[in-house]
Amino acid sequence: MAHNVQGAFEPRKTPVQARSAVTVEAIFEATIQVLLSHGADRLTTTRVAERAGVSVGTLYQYYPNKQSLLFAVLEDHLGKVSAAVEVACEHGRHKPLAAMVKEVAEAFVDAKMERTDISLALYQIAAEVDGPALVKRAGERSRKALEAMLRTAPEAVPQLDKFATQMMFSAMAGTTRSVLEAEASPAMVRKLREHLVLLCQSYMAALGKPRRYVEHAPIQPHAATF
Amino acid sequence: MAHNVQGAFEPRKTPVQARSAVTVEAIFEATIQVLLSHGADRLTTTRVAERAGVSVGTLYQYYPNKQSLLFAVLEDHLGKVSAAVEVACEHGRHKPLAAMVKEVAEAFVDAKMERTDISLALYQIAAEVDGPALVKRAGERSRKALEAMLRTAPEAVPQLDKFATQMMFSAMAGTTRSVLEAEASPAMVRKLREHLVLLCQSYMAALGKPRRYVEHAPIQPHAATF
DNA sequence: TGATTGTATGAAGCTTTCTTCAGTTTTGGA
DNA sequence: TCCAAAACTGAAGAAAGCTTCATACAATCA
Repeated sequence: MAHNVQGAFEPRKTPVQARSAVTVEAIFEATIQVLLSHGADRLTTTRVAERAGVSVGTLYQYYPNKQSLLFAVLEDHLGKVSAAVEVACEHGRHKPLAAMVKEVAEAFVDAKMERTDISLALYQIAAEVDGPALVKRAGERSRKALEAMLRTAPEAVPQLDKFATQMMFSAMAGTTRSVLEAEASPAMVRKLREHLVLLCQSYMAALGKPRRYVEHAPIQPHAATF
Repeated sequence: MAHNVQGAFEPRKTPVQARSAVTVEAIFEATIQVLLSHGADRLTTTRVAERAGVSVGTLYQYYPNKQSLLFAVLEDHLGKVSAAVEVACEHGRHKPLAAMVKEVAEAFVDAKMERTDISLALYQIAAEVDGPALVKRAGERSRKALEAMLRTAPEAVPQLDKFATQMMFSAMAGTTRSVLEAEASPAMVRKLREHLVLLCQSYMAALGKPRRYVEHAPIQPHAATF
């Protein structure tokens, strides 16, 4: 049969003929476009179908419900980015620390910027149901690759642990998002690449040092809650 | 009259008596709770009212529509965080660069962690209609304060500009979010504070150096798109 | 106390959206 | 050419949510 074992999120039917593959692709793209032009809360299955040039019924032939549609788009994107990071991490093994970091940071930015429309559209649904879970899983995947790579560095990084790599990865994600949401010009993106490399490199270097960076500054009593 | 000039988002009516002030507060809190327990897409005005212990009608007496409710909660939180950053920036002026950065980074984390429930709940609506605009404005407010403070540093930071401060701020936001979404334990939060200071300090220090950090690493040909 | 203004109620109208399914069209192999 | 499987259609059922408003209760003050 053409049915998958469906966890209520898997595609209902797998395309067999060529035309349906085209249809599925069209629905996929339409989802992103509707997300961008109308926003997540005004994305309806009918609108997506309309934009894709098919009827709603067709959409439901491949996606059991609206959620699964968004789920699929998000999963696809996260998968691609994670893969890019993993490849970069593989590629960076055993190089000098600075080179490693450069490799990964640039790969990350490039992966995110390849389809800025998709990246931007997905921020909207990353916070919705099941979004956070997916994002978390993808982040963990990248984080592991990152940590594994960093452990092969010739330089010793005593404070390198799960938390530190998490830190670095979330800094990459955060800064990239910020630039994306500012409607980044190509010049901006270039600058992001540079500065992100700098940021991560200097953080790693700082972790390499035995103790904290600056403690000699006068300790300030400061309001803990405000 | 008790009506504001309403841009369709401002509260409809301003509480006069004490009991209505209580009501408004209850609705406000209920919004956050529903957001956390049911998610943004299953947040309904009826549910919020129910949780607040009032009727829907009452809710609509103070908020012209559902949007304005979410808007208000988001705006309040962003305002508090921005204010905390501004205070820290004021407080940090003319201190050594490292001390400044420490001041601000810690203030940011503290502000975000004061009500983790609110911070977490709001990530869901920050991506919805008008959310990004609000977030952007708040971010810009913090960024300006940050840049102004940094310009009073005794150390020269040649590369300090709008972009660099943006970079630093989004790194703060990104890492903090990551920790929040990982259901941070107090220990984690402490570590975040430490590492965020480290991250920002080392970035600033790196910006202070005349040229890029490490260029002597062999230049890798690397796939630009994957 | 009586009048006025403030506050609360919640059933019901209206709209929007999701999803189905009976029927039609298209495809590709026999 | 013919037909079974694959794709597609879109009207309509069903559910859910937003918002209003006529009504009722509460507070304040002359």
